[in-house]
Amino acid sequence: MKILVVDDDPDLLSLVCFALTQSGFVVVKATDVPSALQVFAAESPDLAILDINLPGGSGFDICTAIRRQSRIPVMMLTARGEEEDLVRALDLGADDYLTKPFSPRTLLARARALLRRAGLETGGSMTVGALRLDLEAHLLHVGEAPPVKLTKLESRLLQILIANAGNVVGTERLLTHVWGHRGSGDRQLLKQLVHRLRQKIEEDPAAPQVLQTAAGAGYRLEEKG
Amino acid sequence: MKILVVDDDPDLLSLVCFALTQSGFVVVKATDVPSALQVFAAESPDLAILDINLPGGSGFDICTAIRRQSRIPVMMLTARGEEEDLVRALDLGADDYLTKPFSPRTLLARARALLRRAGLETGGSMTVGALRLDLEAHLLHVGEAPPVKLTKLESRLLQILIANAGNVVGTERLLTHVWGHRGSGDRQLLKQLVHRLRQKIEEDPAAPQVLQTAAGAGYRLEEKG
DNA sequence: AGCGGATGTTACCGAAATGTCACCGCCGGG
DNA sequence: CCCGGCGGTGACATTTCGGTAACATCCGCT
Repeated sequence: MKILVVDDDPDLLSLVCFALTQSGFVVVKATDVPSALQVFAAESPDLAILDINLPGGSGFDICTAIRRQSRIPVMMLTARGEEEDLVRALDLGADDYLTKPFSPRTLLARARALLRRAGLETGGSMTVGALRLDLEAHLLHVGEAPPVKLTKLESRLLQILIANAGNVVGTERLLTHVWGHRGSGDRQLLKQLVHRLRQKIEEDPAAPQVLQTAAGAGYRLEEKG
Repeated sequence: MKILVVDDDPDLLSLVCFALTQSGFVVVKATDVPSALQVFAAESPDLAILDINLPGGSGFDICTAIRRQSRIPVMMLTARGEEEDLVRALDLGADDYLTKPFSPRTLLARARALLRRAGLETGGSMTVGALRLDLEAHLLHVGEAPPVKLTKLESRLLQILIANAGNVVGTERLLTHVWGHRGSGDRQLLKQLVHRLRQKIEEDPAAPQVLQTAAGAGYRLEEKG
């Protein structure tokens, strides 16, 4: 599930992206109107979250452009008290709006509701490169090949790795995400899980191409197509 | 198709009821929490539309009560800016929300979408491959053979499986769909129900061809004819 | 009340998932 | 050069999970 987030405030943008990524969404971002349109065309997101005040135009322009070619749900971010803005947003075809400031929890809930309403809710499936992880079925599709069956823990591990594809995810974060606050500090658990997962998804488990080790830090999922 | 509407504002209530009635729905109403629960029990509506602010309690209480015994779609009405409210509503198992003020047209569209999603707007039967499930009569037709009688729970289970034929449906989703928010987490119920259903519909219940297990995840209905 | 089917509970088995332990090899710092 | 930490690996123990059966309850109906 891919979400386009457009905002020119770097703090807000990274907060929003972090929250969405943590929840297993793939996020693509932009900070101005032209690049937003370009990213939209290139990435075909399933949902767009647009700030209204942007350099070089407004979120309305993006919304209009999106609506010309797509019916994906659009959520607008408005400053408090800008009633006319939100009326205009809804007129332009936006599906929901959020008044700043808002909590990440609220954002998540609304985003999910929008996707559900649009019938796009997958129960969760995430993609990176040629990998597609189905969180509900615990299946990993690799290109056209028959899907690989994963266990619960394996798919949780892949979930956070895919959500952070291309970046190293620290050992502690992995432990917490997969096992919760138990097992915190137990590297052995992670060692074994990584080992078992590699047996399933790596061509040559002894020379990992996908699930790579970041010595002394954690692991990283290679994000090439 | 029967819809329960709960709101203490008589103007809004009559507006909503008028719109729904015009569209061919049967509407039952209530203006406070106790009578809402009573009406719910007496009328078994297919959809509930609940205001949050009510005399004698809140829409949350109704939602919780409904979810304890049913999984019908619930739509909550929130005042603008009550972000926390709607997060809580969705947490409690509400399926959608609408921010006041809203247009009757929007309400209709959302209500229809919810009913469609719940598979309730089919006046009759669902089909996949050689299977045809009659939701009214709780009968399952397999090809030309004489129909199999199903119990209420069995047909609910088949309903969601058929609606997602070919895809794995997660254990939690099955539990929620069949038993409502109760029974959540009780895998044994599902085990037994699947077992009993297989006895009825599988050629060789020990080697299921139709209702297949997705280990560690859920079950899947084979969708070929 | 009494009946019969539907549903919920408990228990057991074998298989798969997960956790634990022991040992290997690598590498950098005394 | 040896030591100790770290990651990888395999073997084995423990736990969880799904299938099954037997039995207990519940529920609607006469």
